[in-house]
Amino acid sequence: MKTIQVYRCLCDETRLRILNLLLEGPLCVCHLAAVLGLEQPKISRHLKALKGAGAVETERCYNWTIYRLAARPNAVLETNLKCLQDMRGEEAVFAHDLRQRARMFKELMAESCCELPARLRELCRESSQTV
Amino acid sequence: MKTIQVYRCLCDETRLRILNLLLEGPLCVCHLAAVLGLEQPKISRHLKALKGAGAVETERCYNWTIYRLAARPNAVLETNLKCLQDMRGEEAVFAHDLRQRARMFKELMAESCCELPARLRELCRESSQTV
DNA sequence: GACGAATATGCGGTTAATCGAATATTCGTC
DNA sequence: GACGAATATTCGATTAACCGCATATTCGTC
Repeated sequence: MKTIQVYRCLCDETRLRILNLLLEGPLCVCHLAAVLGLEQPKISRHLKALKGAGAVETERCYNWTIYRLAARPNAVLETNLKCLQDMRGEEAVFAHDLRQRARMFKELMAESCCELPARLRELCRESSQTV
Repeated sequence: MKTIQVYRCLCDETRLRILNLLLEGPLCVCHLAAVLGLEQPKISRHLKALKGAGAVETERCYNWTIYRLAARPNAVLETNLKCLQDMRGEEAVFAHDLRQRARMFKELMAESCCELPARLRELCRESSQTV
């Protein structure tokens, strides 16, 4: 049952925190790890689980892998992403992560050393239309 | 995080099947077990998990324990119960269980040997108003 | 093709979930 | 208070999830 796989994804705090961040826009692994304050291998493994359940999609950008929410999530997933968005206020972790993200994103955008910021900016523009 | 506990509940097929049945109305343990074709201790254990997550409530009726959906489920749970209802058509198990339930319920109602049928009928009438 | 940054995977250990089978509890009846 | 029906719990075993740590892979640069 595909649905169960989705629920299995959602019953881990780290994965919920990742989804919470991706609701704001795409991010690559290293920035997810930095924002969440967790080890990179841990993030990678959770991202793999999320991808396996069809929750996220990836795109290579040089040696970064950019993760974003799936463009066509199944019904259950879509519903729960909306739930997550509504729930942000009630959970301090989510709010905290979003603040961290905002700060880190600002820094990243200020750097013009590589092409990642440009691509992320593009993706953000796209996703803010669909979400 | 309370939400995670809810998701943990939802990522087991047996529990989803139980919730699917309870969406139609309250049932006691032995009938749940019979309809699902599973052992009674297994059902009891899953019901305990559901109760722990605030998904179901109980009521004693002689030596039966009647289980029903929680009157005030939290937001995430409520949303996913609606999802479950929408999803019934797509999952053969759910449809099959509902047919089994209908048949068994009809038989049970025909019996006038005990007070269980009467109470169940009452509860069904109530719940069909709220749901 | 060697190097470094970013990402992914393998491995061993620990904890949590689930199960079947047996047993305990609860409650009404006699 | 003994009995039986319905339900709940305990036990040991198996499986799955998660983690930290180390290592492998990928890809662009020099």
